[in-house]
Amino acid sequence: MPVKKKTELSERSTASAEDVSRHVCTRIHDLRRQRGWSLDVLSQLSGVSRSMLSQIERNQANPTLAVTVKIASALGLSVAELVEQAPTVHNIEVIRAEDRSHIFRSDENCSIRTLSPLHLEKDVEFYEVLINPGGSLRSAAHFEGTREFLTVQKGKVTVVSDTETTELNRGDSASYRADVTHEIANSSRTDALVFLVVIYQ
Amino acid sequence: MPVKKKTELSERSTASAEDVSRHVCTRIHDLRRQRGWSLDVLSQLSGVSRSMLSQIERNQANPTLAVTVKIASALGLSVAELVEQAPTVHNIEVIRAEDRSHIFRSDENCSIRTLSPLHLEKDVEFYEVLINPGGSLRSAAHFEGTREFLTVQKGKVTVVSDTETTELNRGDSASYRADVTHEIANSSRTDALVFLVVIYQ
DNA sequence: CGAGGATTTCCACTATAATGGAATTTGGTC
DNA sequence: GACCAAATTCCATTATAGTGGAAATCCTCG
Repeated sequence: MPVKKKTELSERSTASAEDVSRHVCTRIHDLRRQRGWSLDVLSQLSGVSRSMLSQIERNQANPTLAVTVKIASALGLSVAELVEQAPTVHNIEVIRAEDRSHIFRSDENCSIRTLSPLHLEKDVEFYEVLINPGGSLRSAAHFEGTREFLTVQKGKVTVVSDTETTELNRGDSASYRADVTHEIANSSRTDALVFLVVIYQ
Repeated sequence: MPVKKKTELSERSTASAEDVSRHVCTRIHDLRRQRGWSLDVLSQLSGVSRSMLSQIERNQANPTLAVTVKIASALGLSVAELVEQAPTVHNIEVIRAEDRSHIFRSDENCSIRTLSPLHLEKDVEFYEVLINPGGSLRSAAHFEGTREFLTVQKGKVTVVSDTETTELNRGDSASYRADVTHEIANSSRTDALVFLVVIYQ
């Protein structure tokens, strides 16, 4: 097997490898912030120290594979999903149906995926919400002036905003104040699939 | 956000994280051996030292993410593909069409994928071979007694075994001695797709 | 079986990942 | 602006990832 000169190769691949590594570490920061977690929360969920996480996120340290696995796991992702690069900015940004790295929150009866690029400090977010039969998504009041828009793609849901309630069937849409306690409940026997837009301010 | 007790969590996720990490490292060993590379070759291709590679493959060290990227890159894989676990043994083992982690060898005119589980020390291997127009797969003599069986799924190929030559069209199959120099050449204008079984001894 | 080359492992050393706790910064409230 | 609590960063220390070269092991061939 012909092998190229060591210096060339190691220099080239070193630079590239570090770029990938750096990108992953920055991504950890974004994913943590997106979930609204402090370093301390991620530390406790992952078993990696606050300080190490801080250094990793600022690209002052290069996590071992084991630590990378711990962090990915705490974020609810496989390493593959964490490392899969959504790299340079494109005209068109695609999120594949099977891409789980955009899962925002997930529990036994409700799973939320961001469909808008997850750059923070934006005043609008687009989500896909999947709710099991009987499940619901309860939210405390968001910032003053926040509104939510939703459309029901599958199943039947009950929306509550403060003291008002309405029933939505497949194809129905609604918008409501989200700066009060509000809830989206699946009132059907099947899974409910809802697309949700949140607008802040 | 409710957070479980630190000790429980870190213990559980530590064990699991190390399992994943260990599995990846063992996999590096398998993939290297499968390509017939020595530690030195992989070292030069990746820019990671022989010693480190040796330790990693024997699970005596835990590579950093940057080093993992270097190794994956040298093996022609993305980190995602390297880490994607083909874990515990199942009754049915599946290799998806798009799974590039089973690529055995690839150059500008020929790409070889293993279709049999890549446990070494077996006496039979199953490959998918894709040859560009005008390309060919030349092989030196294998072990005494080795034979190859192939079937042409697409295109037209010329098979040479030592001094004999034959022309195969789509749907044709052939078997021939592989313990002499032999060659599979694409003699058509389109890509040729060949399935190949190699039997040692 | 012994010699010689290739491959792998061992060893001493250096660089840095990882930790815990203290110091600093940040953000919100009076 | 001063104060407080939460979050993040800094710092000293320990554990270990990573390196180069020497020793050991493995093959192959006469």
